[in-house]
Amino acid sequence: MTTPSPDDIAGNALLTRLKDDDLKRLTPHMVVLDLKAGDVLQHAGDTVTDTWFPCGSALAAFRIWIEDVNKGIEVALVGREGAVGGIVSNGNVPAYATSEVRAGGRFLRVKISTLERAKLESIALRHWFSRYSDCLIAQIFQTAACNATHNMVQRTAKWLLAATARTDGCEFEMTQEQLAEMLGVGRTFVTRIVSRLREEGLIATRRGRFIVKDEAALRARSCGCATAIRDHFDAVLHGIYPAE
Amino acid sequence: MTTPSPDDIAGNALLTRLKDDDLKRLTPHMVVLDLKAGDVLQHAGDTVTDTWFPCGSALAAFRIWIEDVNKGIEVALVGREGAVGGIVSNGNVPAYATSEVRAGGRFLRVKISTLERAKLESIALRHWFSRYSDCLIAQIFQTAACNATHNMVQRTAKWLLAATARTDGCEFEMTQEQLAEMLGVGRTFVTRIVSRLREEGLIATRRGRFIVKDEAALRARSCGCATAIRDHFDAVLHGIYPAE
DNA sequence: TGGTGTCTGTACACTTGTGGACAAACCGGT
DNA sequence: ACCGGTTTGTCCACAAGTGTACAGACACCA
Repeated sequence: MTTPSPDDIAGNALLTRLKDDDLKRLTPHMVVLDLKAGDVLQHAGDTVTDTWFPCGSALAAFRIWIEDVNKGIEVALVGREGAVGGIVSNGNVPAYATSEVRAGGRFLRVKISTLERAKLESIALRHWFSRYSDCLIAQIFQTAACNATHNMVQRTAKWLLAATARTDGCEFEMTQEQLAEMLGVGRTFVTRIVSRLREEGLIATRRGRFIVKDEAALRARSCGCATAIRDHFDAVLHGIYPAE
Repeated sequence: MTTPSPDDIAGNALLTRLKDDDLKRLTPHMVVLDLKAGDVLQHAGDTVTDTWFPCGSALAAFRIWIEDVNKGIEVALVGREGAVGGIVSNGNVPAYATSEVRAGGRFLRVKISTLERAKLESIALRHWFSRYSDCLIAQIFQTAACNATHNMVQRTAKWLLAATARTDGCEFEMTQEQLAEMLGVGRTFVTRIVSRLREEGLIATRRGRFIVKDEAALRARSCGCATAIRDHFDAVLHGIYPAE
């Protein structure tokens, strides 16, 4: 039940946006958690009661479970630019998506009731959170359209870009099997795509690990979706989207 | 600049949720519009200043423009169960999606500033709108995952179900060309799928028109996504989703 | 009634993605 | 250095979706 340090707060760009007096409405009620990849923040169907802020290179993901194929498709990534939990609904409803940790690290957790009280008291706080929720919905909009149009090479490249943008460095843990499930395609097909990207020198791989070697070329190989999302973040929350 | 009649209000299920005193905060500022299919409510990039409530069998859609293929993919349908414009963001940001009229009919328009003032004054109003925005995001979540996993027969069936659910009767205007663009696939492929559904007796078609003949069978042919979305509406906004 | 433009149907050659089977490579533990 | 489980690579037959070209059908208008 430790209170977050100034460094923890600085690790999340949305919190960093807040003025000190708004921050003081939240930080005394925050819990610091160190979570690892695969930990579940909230299960679909559970009532939403908390909000989590990923710090540093911690990374969360929303997944939608598709019954008939027994796969959980990843629909959005949330890193240090944002937060997870009740962002749109303000809580007290069943979570539609499962949110889980994709890259382990530090998370700050606060009760939605605390956040809601703070939003009622502060226009600025309300302002930033509603702007962030607009960016979150933009990301999901774009993903929905992207999934309907772009091929797997483009979408794989896009996923790698989105993931590296939100972590420090250009390397992260992930098996091809996991990546395939995120994207909703067969593992062998992902292997074929990854081999191709590696042959082209855009990425390198180790067992259970990806390394982005040439981010510009990877962006050229991907669809414009990652860039479109980043541009909306810039328009609405100038400078919040992590550099790549 | 006519004020909406009680019948107009009754035509939208979200407004019908509101108590009289909450409704009175909005109706005096509402504009009644009769729009036709293809009319644009807001262009992507324009600042969001208004909210529209579809009435009766009027139907709006969010579309995301994908540059590299020159197609506008449809990401969500909004009928009399909801509203379009600043639902999530509370306005004053550039719209990420274009919203346009898919089935002509009556719309009620109100300034976001009016809606925001009313939300500050009334807990109940805030409650219903944040619950509705949760349902809207659920719909987009599901669409994103659906587009990544389900085949075109299933998605076409799902689209037909979602459209008929929100209109009176089981018939609506739409060319196969338009449907193909909504879904982001080639026209000839849609024709093949439509022919199949027709041979199976699930639908009938006329030039520029679809008629659902056997809704239960169409649901069986579609993926579970339409049903999953409806269930979330029921859980969060009990009874708001239109009957089929 | 015939003409016109839009909408729909069909054929075809091609690319993308699927799913199972199995071999090879990796890496941590002892 | 070897073992064993996980991860990755490759092959293959098949299904799904693409895009062009062109023919036919429909609705409307004159």
